[in-house]
Amino acid sequence: MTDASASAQRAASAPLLIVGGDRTTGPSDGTARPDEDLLAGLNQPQREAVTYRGPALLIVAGAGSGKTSVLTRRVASLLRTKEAWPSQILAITFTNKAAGEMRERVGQLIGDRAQGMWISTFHSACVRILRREAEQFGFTKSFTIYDSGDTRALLKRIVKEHEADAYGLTPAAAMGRISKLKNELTDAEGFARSANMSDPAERKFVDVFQDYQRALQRANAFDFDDLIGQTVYLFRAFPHVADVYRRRFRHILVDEYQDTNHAQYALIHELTRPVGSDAPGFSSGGMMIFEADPADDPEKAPASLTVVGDSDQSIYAFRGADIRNITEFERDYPGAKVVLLEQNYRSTQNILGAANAVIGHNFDRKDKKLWTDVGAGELIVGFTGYSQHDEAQFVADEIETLHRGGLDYSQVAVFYRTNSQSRALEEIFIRAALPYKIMGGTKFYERAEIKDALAYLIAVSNPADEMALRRIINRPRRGIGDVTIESIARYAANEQITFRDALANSSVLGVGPKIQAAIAHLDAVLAEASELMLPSTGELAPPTAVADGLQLLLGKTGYTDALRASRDAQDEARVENLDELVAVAREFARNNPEGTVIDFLAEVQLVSDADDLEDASGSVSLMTMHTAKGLEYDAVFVTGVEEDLIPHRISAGEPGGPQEERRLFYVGITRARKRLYLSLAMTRAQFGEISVAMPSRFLQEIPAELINWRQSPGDVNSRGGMQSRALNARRPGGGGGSGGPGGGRRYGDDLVPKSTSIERFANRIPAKVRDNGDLELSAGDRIRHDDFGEGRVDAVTGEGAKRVAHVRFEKAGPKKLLIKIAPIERIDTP
DNA sequence: CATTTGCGAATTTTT
DNA sequence: TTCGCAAATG
Repeated sequence: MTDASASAQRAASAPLLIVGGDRTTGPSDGTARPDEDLLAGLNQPQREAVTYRGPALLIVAGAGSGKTSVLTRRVASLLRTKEAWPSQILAITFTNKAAGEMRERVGQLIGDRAQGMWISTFHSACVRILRREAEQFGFTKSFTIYDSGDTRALLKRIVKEHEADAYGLTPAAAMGRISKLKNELTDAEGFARSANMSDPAERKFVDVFQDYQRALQRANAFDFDDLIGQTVYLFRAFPHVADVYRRRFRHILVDEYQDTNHAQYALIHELTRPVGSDAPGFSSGGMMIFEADPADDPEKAPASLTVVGDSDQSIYAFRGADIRNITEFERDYPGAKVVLLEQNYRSTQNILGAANAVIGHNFDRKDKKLWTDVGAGELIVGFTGYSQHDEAQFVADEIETLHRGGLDYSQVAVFYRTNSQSRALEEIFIRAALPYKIMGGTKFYERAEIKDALAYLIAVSNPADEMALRRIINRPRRGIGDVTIESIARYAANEQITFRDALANSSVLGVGPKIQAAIAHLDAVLAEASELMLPSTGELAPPTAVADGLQLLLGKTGYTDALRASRDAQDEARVENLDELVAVAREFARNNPEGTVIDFLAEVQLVSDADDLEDASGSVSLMTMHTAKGLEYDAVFVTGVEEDLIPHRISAGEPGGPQEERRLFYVGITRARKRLYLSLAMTRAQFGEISVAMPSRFLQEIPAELINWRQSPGDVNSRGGMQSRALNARRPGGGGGSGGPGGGRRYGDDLVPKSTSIERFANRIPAKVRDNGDLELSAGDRIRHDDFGEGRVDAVTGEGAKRVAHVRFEKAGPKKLLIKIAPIERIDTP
């Protein structure tokens, strides 16, 4: 094996492919490459992306261009040819799901040898590194990770202490600014130096930032951003530590490179320096010092770097992703090879045509056109609902039709811009008995009871973490309120001991006997759990320790009992969730016999979504367009294609906002393999208010001939145009479209040629909206609605343009209608 | 200290 | 509509 090892070392820096013998597959007649089978079915650029060897490679991978396949085969090829050991490979993905998928696919290609690679997210990789090196800079191995909820809670307290609210500094605002700064690798001290200290608000912010950072340090905790930022700091401050990893990782691959922020970029940059090089800014001279000639010494050559990305799919600028990381890759890595993957293997030409047209409206982008050879396929279907429920009904009906046509529910997805839009869809789906699953909604690990349970585990594993203790000290209710908590905190501060140790000395706090007993009991349970999970005797905790300890904590503290005793229906579900968590812990023990509480917590805190693990088999998937990235479905519904939603209203103010929204829409439509539906509603209820919605500008950017409007915005807006789907499901259109070419004509059946409906809407947003502004309705009036038939007005609420009639229809039941634009007329008044 | 009530505010995307 | 917070009450 030593010769193979040497060959791997050599190959890592060699520009040419070294063809080695392979005992497992293929003939060894000297002509066949050992990785030939890995290239099967790949096009030329894809092959190049798999086989190119050199210091830096950028794969520009358009949507659906087989990116994952190329990436996994590249890794497999490195291993198969023995150019690298698994342990020399670091592959970074954006999500845990992507990491798992990649691991599995590499495993399929080359089998067990895939073990030992680091395939993980930025965050998990950094946790692994930090865990090993924590002692280098004032943390311990048992540090905990603060997610955004924890961060918010901590900042809330600090902001309050500083009364920074008075300066307009809310916890949310502080959180956003701190995160941004950390993503730019600016720490509290660095910011303080450059801040304008004559501004009192700025001074407050500096105080909050510094306090926050001190609190993290005291709690032996890292927030999400610190995981990356502190690793970079570690590498820069301790070059010998960095060298360990530079030596180890000879091949670094980064997926979704367009979504990396500056800190992540810097991390990769640190890892791809030549071994033994000092970091600029930390070496005394401040100069970059390279080895005389790294090529002389392959051991010290920088790792080879492969990044994959598509700037058109950059949708995370709002949280610091810097698109320049990919656009300027060639400048950052001179001599980098660039491979373009433009052939799309996913969608039909019609879908791609729409996608290309939309994204083409973004200026300052490298022109790139996806193409396919699978043919035009079906037209995109457009639909405009009268309300969001109407829209949802259309989606449900259409999914049923697809399903009857033989399409599995799991091959259908419904996308929306904001999570709140899922509600209307859910309501209709439940009524239609459509199996569905919401992806990435309220996350399992963000539920209160789960966070409580984890806080108990943290209280045991990281006694320095005061936040966790504060969280659980009165859950379940023990009669320990703010007053008591603060007196414990004060005592701990005075005595220079931790909050946890203060609990053990509750007798000196001078609180009532009942409360003191409660504190003592909690302390005892924590100590017992601690002994179980982290034995002080030095022997190893049994694999079942985590699950057992969790059960012990939840049982003996009375947590579960309190939930059971509650008559709140939700609390039953909470108990089930906790059982689920215990099951997760048992599963963890099976997979990691040596795993400790700390390992368990790290795993759990970095998995954002329990849904990641389950597949949505047999169900329609509902998710935001952000969540949709990287997925694909035979049929895709993009809903709520309205101004102020996509592009979202808030984006209008942000620089580059509208363009990012366009990319988001692009991501949404490029998920579709065969059928794409774009739908919108004319009215949308938001927090109890009904408002008028306008079609999104993005609709106009799609060539009209690509869309078959079942019901265009014109149909709904024009008087008498809105035909009921319930009465005539297949009618392609009704009345005239706002004076357009087809205006005024009526068609009664399916014989309407497609061109007519295009002509009628022609992707022009109708200038005129139906207006019943002058229609006065009062309780008792009888009205007729184009869709719902006849009914009686129960009440009228609201004012002006937002007057709403509450109508009880004979057939359709009670409805709320926006009088100004509803297709209604009065037929009788009492 | 806990619970209830009422009020006001705020609603994007997430590793 | 729903959530969080403050004040009032038990």
